Amino acid sequence: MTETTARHGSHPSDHKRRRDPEARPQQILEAAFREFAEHGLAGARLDDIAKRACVAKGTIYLYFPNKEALFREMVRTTLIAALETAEVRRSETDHETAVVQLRAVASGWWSYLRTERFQVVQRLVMADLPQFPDLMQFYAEEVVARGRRLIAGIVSRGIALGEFRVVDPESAARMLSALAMTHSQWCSRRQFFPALMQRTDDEVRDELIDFYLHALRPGLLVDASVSPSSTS
Amino acid sequence: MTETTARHGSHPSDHKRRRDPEARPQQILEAAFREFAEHGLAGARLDDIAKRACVAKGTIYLYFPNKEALFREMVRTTLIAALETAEVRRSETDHETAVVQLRAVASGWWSYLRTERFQVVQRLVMADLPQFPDLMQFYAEEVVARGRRLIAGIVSRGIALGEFRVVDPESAARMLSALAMTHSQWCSRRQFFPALMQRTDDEVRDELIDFYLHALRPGLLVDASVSPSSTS
DNA sequence: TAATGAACTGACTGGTCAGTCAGTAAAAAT
DNA sequence: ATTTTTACTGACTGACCAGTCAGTTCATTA
Repeated sequence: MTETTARHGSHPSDHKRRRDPEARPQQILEAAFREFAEHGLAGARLDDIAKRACVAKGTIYLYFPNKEALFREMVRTTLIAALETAEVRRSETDHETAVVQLRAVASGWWSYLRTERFQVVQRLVMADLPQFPDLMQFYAEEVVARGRRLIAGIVSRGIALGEFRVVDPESAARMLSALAMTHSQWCSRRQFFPALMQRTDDEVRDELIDFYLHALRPGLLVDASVSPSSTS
Repeated sequence: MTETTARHGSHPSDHKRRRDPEARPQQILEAAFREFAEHGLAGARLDDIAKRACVAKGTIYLYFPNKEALFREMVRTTLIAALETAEVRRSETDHETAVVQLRAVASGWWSYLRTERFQVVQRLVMADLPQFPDLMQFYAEEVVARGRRLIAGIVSRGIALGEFRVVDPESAARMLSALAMTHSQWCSRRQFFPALMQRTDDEVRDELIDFYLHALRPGLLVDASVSPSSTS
């Protein structure tokens, strides 16, 4: 017994232990985010997550029952954190034209889509989330549907104001989502898309919003004197 | 020795062995496709692939040096096979208006995007292809860029004919890709998108093409007598 | 009819890694 | 000063699975 005891004699460095137990889950979650982001659910090793969090592997199991639970919790908190980043200036711009408001909100949304956090989630959603239908549900409702409602509201207003042609607002919102989400992904893999190499994120955003606004222009412009498109 | 020999006495069933050695690689590749589709690169087990191909695990290694090579080859042949499905009636419709032609080609492209094969590749591209930059390259060039060139060509023609407003054709093609690819993905996960539940694939396709054509309408319609929009 | 070799088999090996647990360290309670 | 509690550690175990290889089967050749 004394023999076994001796083994655990010295700890390597100046680990200030028990610095703040409350901080541990966050710390582990953050490390997990990095590892899962790089290697996906199956590829990430708990040893690496522990190392990254400056914690022993056993410690992870004090806070999370298993790898899967850790993954779930990591996705959940990442989604929530990401949603907070996405806070949009809708109410601030409610006095503006729908076009201006849509530009403002779409820009905010675009910034969110361009964050690393969102891009990582996006990849995990595609790769590993089919195994977790409830998380998929959460994602679909809280991220996708939420953004869509926001846009749909503005489109409705634009239609009422005569700024946009009459379309199904839900459907129109879906179109913007599709344009923005896909372009954001492509921007993250610029190397493979020559055309995007010579455009900044902001240029891509403007290109995409302009295109979108064109699709929503009212059909018949009897007065041809001034075009309503406002690109400089 | 005789003892060890005895172990391998009987094979389970009426396996007609050596039915046609040339067919083996295809057979294995097909099984691999199924397993990789369901579980991704890391999650798929060689034992299961073997079982599915009605072949012993060792046999796989007669044709492919390792799991990774099998995966690579599977993706390669799937991409090629999928591309063949995508053969489009462009030349057949070269005498038509650009709008008609775009509708025809986009429909063909849409059918391709809706195949299971493409959807599977799509998932693998997101999940596992970052590990294989050369396959990613192949995908970007042969699938993405190819489709894009096709559309860009038609858009150019439409601009020349005055059917479309003046836009960057490459960029316009990218917009259609974005709309179509994303909507196809969402159609594959209909459960999570209430609005899509009550639409068929074809309806989604039409919605999307109509929206797209609106974005390409020439800017100023001085003659307001007849609207060019064709939604019923 | 026997010998040869191509096609195939599946038990086995070795490495990897999620999850465990006996033990340590420091703070709090007694 | 001693006990108890809380927070943490990291060596170890057992399952799993990619990859191997000794051995089997069958068609073809000699």
